[in-house]
Amino acid sequence: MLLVEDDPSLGQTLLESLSAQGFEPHLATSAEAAWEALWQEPVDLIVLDVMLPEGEEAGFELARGLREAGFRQPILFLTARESLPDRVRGLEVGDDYLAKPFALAELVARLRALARRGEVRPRVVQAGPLEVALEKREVRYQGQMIRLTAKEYQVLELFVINPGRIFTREEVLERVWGPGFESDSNLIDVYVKNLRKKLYDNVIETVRGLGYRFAEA
Amino acid sequence: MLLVEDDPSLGQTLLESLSAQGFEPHLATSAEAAWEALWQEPVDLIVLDVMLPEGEEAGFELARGLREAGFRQPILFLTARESLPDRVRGLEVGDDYLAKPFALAELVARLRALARRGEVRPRVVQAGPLEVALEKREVRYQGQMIRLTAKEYQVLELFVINPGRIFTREEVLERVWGPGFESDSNLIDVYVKNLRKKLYDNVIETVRGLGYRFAEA
DNA sequence: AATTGCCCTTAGAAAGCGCTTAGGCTAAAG
DNA sequence: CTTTAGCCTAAGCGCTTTCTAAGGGCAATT
Repeated sequence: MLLVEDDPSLGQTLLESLSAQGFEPHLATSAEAAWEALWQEPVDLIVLDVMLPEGEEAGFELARGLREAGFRQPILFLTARESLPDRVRGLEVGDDYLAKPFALAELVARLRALARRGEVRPRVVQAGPLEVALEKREVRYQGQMIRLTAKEYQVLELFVINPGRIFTREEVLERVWGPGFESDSNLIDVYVKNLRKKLYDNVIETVRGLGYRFAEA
Repeated sequence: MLLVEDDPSLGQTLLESLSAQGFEPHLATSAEAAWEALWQEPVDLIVLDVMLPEGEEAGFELARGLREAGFRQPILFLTARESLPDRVRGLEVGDDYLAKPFALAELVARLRALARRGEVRPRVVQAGPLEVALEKREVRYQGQMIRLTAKEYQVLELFVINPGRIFTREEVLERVWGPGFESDSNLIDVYVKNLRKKLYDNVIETVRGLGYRFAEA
């Protein structure tokens, strides 16, 4: 999710609140910054302040530009202006409209409604010849499907979602098997071994004395 | 478009105005009438008054019932109540919310936004030799009609409408049998088995440890 | 070079999970 | 009233997954 808001304090508040609600917001403080952010990575949903440093109605213009460029994901406008023509305009260019001041609960509810409706782009992580489709729980190696067991997949997913991060065996146990699971066997070693075998590759790197990590691209 | 509104004068006004704006509204004056109208012919969009002859919140209940029955098209609520909890609730069950009194221009703008976004659900889903006609509740395999029982059809429809998505047994129970249905038997397994037998094909894929899903094209 | 710890590998027991079949119960149809 | 069809439960089987344990190998340290 991309949040475009030039008021720093409001931006920061929203950033935190939306994170707490399970969104993954990125903050841009101008129309220009928003364009850049959109090049960086895919965005499924935009929350857009109408008034931006670029001008009184820069938000509307940004949205129009995005639509022309082929952007199809939902856009919700935030604005202080509540006149009818403004509201109609917001709904024509974007998908929803919310006037300041607003209750956080309503913003969240509207965003959920949009996200539910809008096709959420399936997340796929790629690392060399390895592709992991998170929603489908599918793993491919050079395009070919790899069959993993439930636990194998969970372990791989943990590493793939956190590339470069080192996990101790205890951490893996806790996050995949859940807290309260006790084992003094070499369970994780065995799973890593099986994954390496199935994935033809040492995508999972050993950090001697510490644990394992997923090698970055 | 289906318009559910019990106030005759408002209903008539809206009927005319919306027709003039290019919609094709049908009017139902109660929740019951709405159910009937939905059986008559496909509906792409519903405008729903919250307060109906059936009760203070009959609109919310109708919407929930529709969603449970698999209705996926956008729903916009109309209501006199404007408290925050009501608004949030409206957005959770439906897709948009408008408080009376409202300007016609805003209603039209919101409806346009919904209609633009609302992918019209396909009336017929095809997957290989299998065809499912959602309105008629008919299933064909290589053009030949397959007789399914009511529950069998509901289970199949759930999968077919959400291709690729994995459903746990609990989710299937909740969405087909309704919440509050308890069973620790292997009911879903049995239904999947019967469907597979009738459809000569493993259109329903097992995801071991999780549930089932409809194989994508 | 020997030692010590850490990691890898393998094999097998135990449990879990899904598939299948059979049968009882209820409601509708004849 | 009898028969049929649909819905649900339960139990057995076979395969897969999961986990443990033991031994061998490799790397760092002494």
